[in-house]
Amino acid sequence: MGKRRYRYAPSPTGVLHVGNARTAIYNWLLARHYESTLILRIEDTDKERSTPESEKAILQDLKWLGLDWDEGPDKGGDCGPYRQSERGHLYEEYQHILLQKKRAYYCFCTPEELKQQREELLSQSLMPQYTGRCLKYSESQVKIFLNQNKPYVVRYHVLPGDPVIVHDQVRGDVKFERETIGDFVIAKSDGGATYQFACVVDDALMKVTHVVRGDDHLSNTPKQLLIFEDLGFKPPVYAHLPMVLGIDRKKLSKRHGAVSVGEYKEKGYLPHAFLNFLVLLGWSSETEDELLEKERLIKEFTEKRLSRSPSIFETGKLDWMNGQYIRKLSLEEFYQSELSFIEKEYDLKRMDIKWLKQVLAVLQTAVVKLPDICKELEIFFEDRFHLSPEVKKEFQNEDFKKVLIGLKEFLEKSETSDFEVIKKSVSEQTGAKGKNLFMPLRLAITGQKHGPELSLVVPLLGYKNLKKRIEHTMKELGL
RNA sequence: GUCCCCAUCGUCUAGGCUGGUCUAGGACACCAGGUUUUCAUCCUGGUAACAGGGGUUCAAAUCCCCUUGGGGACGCCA
Repeated sequence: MGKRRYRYAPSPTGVLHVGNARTAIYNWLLARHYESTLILRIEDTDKERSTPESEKAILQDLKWLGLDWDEGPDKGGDCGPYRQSERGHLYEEYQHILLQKKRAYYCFCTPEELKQQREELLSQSLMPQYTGRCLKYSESQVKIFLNQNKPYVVRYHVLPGDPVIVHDQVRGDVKFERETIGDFVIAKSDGGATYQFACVVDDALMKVTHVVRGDDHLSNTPKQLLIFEDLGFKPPVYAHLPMVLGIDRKKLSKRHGAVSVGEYKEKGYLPHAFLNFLVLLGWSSETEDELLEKERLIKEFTEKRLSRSPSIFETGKLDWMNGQYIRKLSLEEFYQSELSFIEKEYDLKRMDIKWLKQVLAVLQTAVVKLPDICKELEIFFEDRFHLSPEVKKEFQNEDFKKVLIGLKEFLEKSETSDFEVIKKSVSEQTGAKGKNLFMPLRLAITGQKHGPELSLVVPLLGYKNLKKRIEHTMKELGL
C-alpha cells in the first residue's frame, strides 16, 4: 500500500468558516496520523467570486490553527499548479476526451429555457434534472451552431446502466440510480471547467487517494465517479462528513453569530483550544478524553470514529475548554498570548514587564477568553481606581470605617506592602477579623468587591500606591 | 416535488457493526454543597436523553420496516 494523499480544497470566496475549518483539520489530522501527504488546492473556478485576498486570508487562518501542508500554491509540489484557475489547459484536454468519446455533448439551451424545463419537471413531481434536449442535434447541426458562435456549455452524458455506488468511509455504501443523476455541466459558457469536472481531473492528476469533505458533496460523488471511470482513473476513497449546523439546526450562517475562524481569533480563543473544540464536533477519542493536545490528536485520530450525524455549533464548551488551556499555559506563553489584547487598552511601553508578568500570574485563573485580562488588570492601575456608589455604601458600616481608619494610621507609621503584616496590625488595632476585616481592606485597596487574594495583590501594588489609594478612598468618603 | 443522508440528556458525545454486563456512561452548561476573606480556580453531588409506532427475539438504545422530524443534493456555486 502506497503512501496516502489527502487534500483540502477551499474556495477563496470568503473567509474560512468553522465547518470548512473542521474539514481542513480532519484532513490534516488524517494526513499526519497516516504519515501521508496533505495537498492544499485552491478551487477558484468561480471567477466572479474568487479573490486573491480571500485566498490569503484562508491560508492565514489555517496557519493560525496550527495546520500545515506539504503541497500547495505557496509550497509548490510535483502536481502543480495548485490553483484551478491555472489549470484550465488540463481541464480542456480531458473535456475533449469526453467529447470525443461521446460521453459529453454540447448544450445550447439558454438559461430561460433551462428554467422553464425545470419548472415543468417540478410541476410533474419529478427531479428537476436536465432533459437531454440538446442530445437530439446531429454533429453537423452542432457544427453550424458552433460556427454561428451560439453560446453553449458542455454536459456530461449519463448513460443508463448499473447504479453507481459510493463506498464511503463514514456512510458505508450509498447507491444512486443513474436516472436520478441527470446530465450535468462540465464546461461553462466561458469555457471554464465547473467544480464537478475540475475536481475530478485534479484529484486524479494530483494522485489523491483519500477525499474527506462535507456531506453536501455526497450526492455529487456519483457524478464524479462516472467521470473517473470514463477518463480511466482510479477514484479515491471517500469520507463524507456530517454538516455543522446552527442552533436552529439550519445551515450555519452569519445570522447564527460568529462563524468564521477569524472571529474566534479576535474574540481571544487560543488556536489549539478552538481546534480541539472543532475536532470534537463529529469525532471522539476512544478514551473519551476531551482535552487533547496536538500529539495525542494525531496519534488517535482515524476515520473509524467519525460520527454520522450532524452536530450543532454551540460554543458553550469552547469557553470552558479555552479556560482549561489558558491555565495550562506557562507564564511566558500566557504573557505572549495576552500581549496583543493588553496593548489595545493599556500602554505597554510604560509598564515594567517583569511586574506585568507577576500580575499575569495572579490573574491566570480568572481569564476565560484572552481579552478578559483587560478588565482583571484594572485593579492594578491607578488611573482606573475609583469607588462605585455601591462600594461607598458598604462603608456606611461603622466597622468597615474603623478598619479603613486603622489601615490609614498603620500605613502612616509603617512603610510596608507585606499584606500579612498589614492584616495583623489592623486586626489587632481594630479588633476586626474574618470577613469584617478582609472586605473593608479589599474595598479600600482595590475599589472592588471581588478579586484575587489580597496577599498577592498588595505586594504588587507597592507601598506608595497603597497609601495613595487609601487617601483617595478616605477623600471620596469624606473622612 | 424527487433522490440521498441523519435521529441518545439543552449542547458535544459513549454505547449500536458483534442484541443481554445500559434501572444508558462521560463532558459542557445549569442547580446544590465543600474549599477560599471575596471572586475565579479546584473538589463532591444532583437534575436531564434512547423521536413515535410496528416487527424479529427468551431479550432491542442496539437488527428490520413504517411514520414523523431535520439536513443535503437536484446551479454555467463550490
